[in-house]
Amino acid sequence: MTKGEKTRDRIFEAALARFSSQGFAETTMRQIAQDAECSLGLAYRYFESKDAMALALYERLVIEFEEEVASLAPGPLARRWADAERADLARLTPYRATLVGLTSAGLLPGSKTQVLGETSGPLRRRMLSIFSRIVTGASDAPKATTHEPLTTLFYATHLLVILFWLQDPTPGQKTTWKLLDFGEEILGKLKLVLRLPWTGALLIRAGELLGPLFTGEAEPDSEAIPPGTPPRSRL
Amino acid sequence: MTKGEKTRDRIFEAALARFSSQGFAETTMRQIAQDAECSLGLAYRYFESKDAMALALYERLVIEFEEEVASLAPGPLARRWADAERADLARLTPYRATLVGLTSAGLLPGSKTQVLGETSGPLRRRMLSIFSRIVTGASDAPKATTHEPLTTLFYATHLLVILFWLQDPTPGQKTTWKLLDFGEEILGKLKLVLRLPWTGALLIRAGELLGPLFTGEAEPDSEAIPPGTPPRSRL
DNA sequence: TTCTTAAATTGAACGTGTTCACTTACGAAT
DNA sequence: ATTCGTAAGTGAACACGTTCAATTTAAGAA
Repeated sequence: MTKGEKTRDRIFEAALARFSSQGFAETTMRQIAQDAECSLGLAYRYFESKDAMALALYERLVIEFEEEVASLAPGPLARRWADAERADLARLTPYRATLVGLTSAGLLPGSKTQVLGETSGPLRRRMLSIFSRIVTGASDAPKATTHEPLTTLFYATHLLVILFWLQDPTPGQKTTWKLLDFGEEILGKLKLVLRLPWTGALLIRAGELLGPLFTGEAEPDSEAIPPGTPPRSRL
Repeated sequence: MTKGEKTRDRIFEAALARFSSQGFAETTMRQIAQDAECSLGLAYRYFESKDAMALALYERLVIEFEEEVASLAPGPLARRWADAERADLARLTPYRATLVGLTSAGLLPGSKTQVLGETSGPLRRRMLSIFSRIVTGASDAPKATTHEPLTTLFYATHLLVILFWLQDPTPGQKTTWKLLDFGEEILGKLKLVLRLPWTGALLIRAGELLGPLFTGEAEPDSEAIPPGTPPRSRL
């Protein structure tokens, strides 16, 4: 561990401590530098921005999520999915205040920390493989052709769960937890519906729509198309 | 129209022009003031913050949405819903760059422009009544007991559509439009499923979960509950 | 007209995230 | 031991959103 790495850690830990004690927005880069006993500029040597610190935290948490899912007990898909989400939320809870700051930055186009941006591509693919394991490891895993779209939809849902959880104003984010229970129930019932032939096709279509956005195969937003001219699509 | 109102309008129009030509984040309050030929401080007399300007735009757009939905042709629910969303997106398109700035601010807790915050409560209730009209005006409107949860779910979906549309990197936000077509198709098919007795109960449960968050009946986030202690709920 | 009072307006100042030209520390090659 | 190059570290400076005490303008009452 070089001297630089040690300094980076010191800065990172100082940042996390401040974030969780007084929130992300309320924490100053100057405070972090002071806590880490270094100059303001040095913090920017190791972290491109304040947002990047929250992103670094998120990366660490993704790795933990990976391990948690790997050690998930086999069982029906609905339970595996809900347990994974519940475990994730439980582990994320201490960092909620910090992660809230990430969201607002993660939705800003052009930001380095943009959720669907290029920078976070590897992180997204990593998350996709995590959810893929949730599907393939289920005792009632559906036929292989639906694995990929299911994975995509699970990841999309996961983004929504996190977003909702961060916004949930109820004490202890109670509503989010109830929503997970509800989702588990629905997903269990959906199993029967999914046996029908045409539902599989729907699943695949949905996956084809969303998948490219996550894997990064989608073309970037072209400025060539003038705004104000929405496509006249009507099935 | 008093002198102040005229000044406010001048500032607002200057802001909108800058927002749509160079984006929200890239526009400076000093630029707006200069364009409106007034001092920096005066802009803050009429708009609490830069975000408030985007919010004022959003309020204006909600009113337009209201009129658009009112003049919506009667027909099946699926089509009414999809047409309403399509009309909204089409109208919002010129302001996409501006509204992107609102999102990131709208998801920041404590912000005046928070989506689920107290300030935007009247706006949310207004949106709910709009979606209520979409449901009640449908030729195949379901029984009255499901109107309220349906309205709630439609509004929740609308928030998602807007969020997705703002993030959609495909040219012309093509994916969002395809997703609306897809949603219309699903919703049409769902009509048959909704005839089943237990689905109505599910709908109502979902509405009970989400409704309070929109209408503002939910208790605010209590600091009394220490973080890190998620409820052990497991149906 | 003059006085009074509220509305309208100003711009300097603050704290923020971020940048950058600069300095210092240190290990390896000469 | 000296040199040299890279890594590590500094802090003043910038532009930004925002605040506020102060000043000017305008309109109605006397």
